[in-house]
Amino acid sequence: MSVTVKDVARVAGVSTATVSRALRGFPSVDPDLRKHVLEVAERLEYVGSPAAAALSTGRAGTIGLITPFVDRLAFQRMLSGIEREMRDTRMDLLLYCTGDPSDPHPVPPHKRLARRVDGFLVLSLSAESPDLENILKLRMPVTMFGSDGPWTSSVHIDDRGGAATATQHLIDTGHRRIGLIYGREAESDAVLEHQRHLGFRDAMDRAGLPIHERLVVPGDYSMAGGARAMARILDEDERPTAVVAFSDEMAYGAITTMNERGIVPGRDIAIIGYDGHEMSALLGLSTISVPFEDIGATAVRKLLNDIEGRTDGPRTTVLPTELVVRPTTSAYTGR
Amino acid sequence: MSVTVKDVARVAGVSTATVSRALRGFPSVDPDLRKHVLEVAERLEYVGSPAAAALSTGRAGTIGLITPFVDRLAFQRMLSGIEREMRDTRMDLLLYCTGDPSDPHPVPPHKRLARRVDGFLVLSLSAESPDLENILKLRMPVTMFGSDGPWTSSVHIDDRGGAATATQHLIDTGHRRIGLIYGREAESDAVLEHQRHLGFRDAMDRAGLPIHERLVVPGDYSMAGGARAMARILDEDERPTAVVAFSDEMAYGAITTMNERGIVPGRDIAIIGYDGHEMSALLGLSTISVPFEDIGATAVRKLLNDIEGRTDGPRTTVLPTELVVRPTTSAYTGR
DNA sequence: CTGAAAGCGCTAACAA
DNA sequence: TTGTTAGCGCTTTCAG
Repeated sequence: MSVTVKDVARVAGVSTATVSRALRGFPSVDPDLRKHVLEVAERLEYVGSPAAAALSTGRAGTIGLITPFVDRLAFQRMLSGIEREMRDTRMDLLLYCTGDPSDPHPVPPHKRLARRVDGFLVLSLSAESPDLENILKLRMPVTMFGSDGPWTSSVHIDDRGGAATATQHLIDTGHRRIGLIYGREAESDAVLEHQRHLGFRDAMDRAGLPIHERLVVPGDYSMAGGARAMARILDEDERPTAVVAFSDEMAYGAITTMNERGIVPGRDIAIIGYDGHEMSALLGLSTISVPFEDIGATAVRKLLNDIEGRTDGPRTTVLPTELVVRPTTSAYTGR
Repeated sequence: MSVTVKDVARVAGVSTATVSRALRGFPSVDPDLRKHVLEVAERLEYVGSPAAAALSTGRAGTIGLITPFVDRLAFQRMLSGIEREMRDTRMDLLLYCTGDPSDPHPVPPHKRLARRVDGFLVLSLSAESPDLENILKLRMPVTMFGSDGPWTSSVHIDDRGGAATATQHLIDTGHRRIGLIYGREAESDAVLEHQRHLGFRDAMDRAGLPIHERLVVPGDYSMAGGARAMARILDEDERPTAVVAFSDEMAYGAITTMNERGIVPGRDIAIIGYDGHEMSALLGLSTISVPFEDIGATAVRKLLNDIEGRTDGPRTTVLPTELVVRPTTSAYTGR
C-alpha cells in the first residue's frame, strides 16, 4: 500500500536503519548520505507511521488533554496557550473531554488514552473524580491545573486570594451587603470552587460583614446559570448592593438579567467577575484577571519536561491574578 | 513493563488470539470463555496498546481536526458539537492547528497526521492553503467545513444568503448608507469571506444602493479588529447609518468603540453581526445565527461514515442560518 | 470455537 | 559510519 522505510531504503540503496537515522537527523549519519535519503523520501512522498514508531520506541509522541468541559472561555484560552506552546514540538495533542461528572464518558480516559499518550494534561478535573484517580494510577507524567496529585507537577493560581481581592474591592468601594454567585457545590477542599469560597469568606470576615445565605446562589459556571442566579438574588426582599460572581461568564448572565430589569450594573448594583476574559472589557465588567493562556503554556512546558525526564524547574508554579477595575464596580459615569 | 495480551492469555489459559477476540467482543467466542478473559483482563488491569492495534489493523482509531484557529467562538462551538458526537465512538480526536497562513506550522499537517489518523476534519481552511492541497493528496477520508474538495464530503451554510439577509434586513429597516466590517481580504471565491461579500453586494445591488468603499473595512475577525474598524468608519466625514459585521466578535468590538464614543447601537447607528454566539443575546446584537455545534456534529458523522466506507447520506449538507433581530437593529427602546 | 504463526512499520542493539 | 537482526503488542489468516 503506502511507502515505508523499506521502500526508501531500497531506492536510496541503504539499510532501513540508516533511513530511520537520517530521517530523524542523527548526527552519526554522513551529511551527503543523509541528504540523499531525505531527497528520496521526499520524492517518494514518504510519510512515517507514528504507530510503528510508537510501538518500537514505547513513546507515543502525543500528550492527552483531559478536561470536563470544552465549551467555556477558560478552556479556549488555555487551549490557545497549549497550542502555541506545542507548535515547535514534535508532540501531538489528543483531546479528551470527560464531560460532566454526572454524565461520564462511556470509556473512561485512562482506558482510552493510557497507552496512546506520553503524558496527561489535566485541566480543572474535580479532585475526587474517579477519572483523576485512575489517571494517577497509571503512573505516567501528569501535569494538572486546578487540582493536585502526590507526585504530579501542577500549575495554580491563588484562587483564594483572588476571590478575597474581588470581595475586598467591593467592600473598599463601600458595599456592606454583598451577594455571591458561585459555580456549583464544591465536593472538596482541593477544588478551585472551594478556594474561592474561602477567599470570599476571608474578606467578609475580615470586614466583619455577615454572609446572607439567601444571597449566595449557584450559577453553574454558565451565562444562563448566572442569569438565573441574579434573578433569584433580585427577587429577594433585601437586595445586595454588590455581587461577586466566580466567573465572568456567570457575570455576563447576571448583567443580562439586570439589563432586563432596568438595573444598571455599577450604578444600582455593583458586580465583579472572575477570569478576565476579553469580552469583559467590552461590558465594562470589573474582574479578577486570570492568565489562562499562560496556564496552558506553562502546563505544557512542565509536562514536556517531565516526559523527557528533565526535572529542572519547580513542580508547582503559581501564576498571579490581577484585579481589573471597570465601570461595573465604580461610580456610574453614564451618559 | 506493562500488561500485554500475552499476559492475559497466559493467566486466562488461552491463546492471544482468543484474548484479542474476546476483548473486542467477537461473536465467535464462547460466552463463558469470553467472560473469563474479560475478568482476567480486568484483574490484571490490562490496557491495550492502540499503537500496536493500529500497526496491525492499519486503522489509527483517531480522527484529526485541522483548523487555522483555536481561539474563536466559532471553533469552540464546533468543537463542542464534535466532542458530543464522538462520545459514543471509539475514536479519539487529534487537534492540529495550522495557525495563520502567514505563520505556518513548522511541520505541516499532512506530514504530522497522515498515518496517525483515519480521516480529517478540516475546518475553515482557506481553499488555496497548501495544507489543504497536501491533505487532499493523501486520499484519505476528509470532511470539510468552509471549503470543498473534488471528492470530499462537506458541510456548508449558505453564507451568501446569510449576508444578503443581514444586509436586506438593514435596508428593510430604512437604512441606505450601509457600512461593512469584513474579516480579511479573500483570496478566492471558494472562501466563506468571499461568499459573504457577494451576499452583501446582492442585497445592496438589489436595492440599488451604492457601496461606499471607505465604509468597507477589514476587522480581522477579532474583537480588537472590529473595534479598530468601527473607529475608522466613525472617522469618516459621512458616517453610515448602519453597519454589517461579518462576525459577531467583530461586532462586539465595534460596539465597544461606539460605546466609547457615546454612540448608541441601534439608536444612532444600527449594527448586525454574523454567527449567533450566545453572548450576542446579552448585548442585544442582531445577528445571523449559524448552527456551529450542528456543523461540528454533522461533520463528524459524515467523516465517520466515510471512514467506515458507508456511503449513505449526501456528500454535502447545507445547514440553515437564521436572522435574529435584536435591539441593535430595531428602534431604540432605551430606558 | 480456538490456537499457531506470520506480520504491520519502525527502532535499537549489536556487529562490522 | 552503516548494516543486520530482533523485536514492540496486537490482529489475522489459516489450520485444527
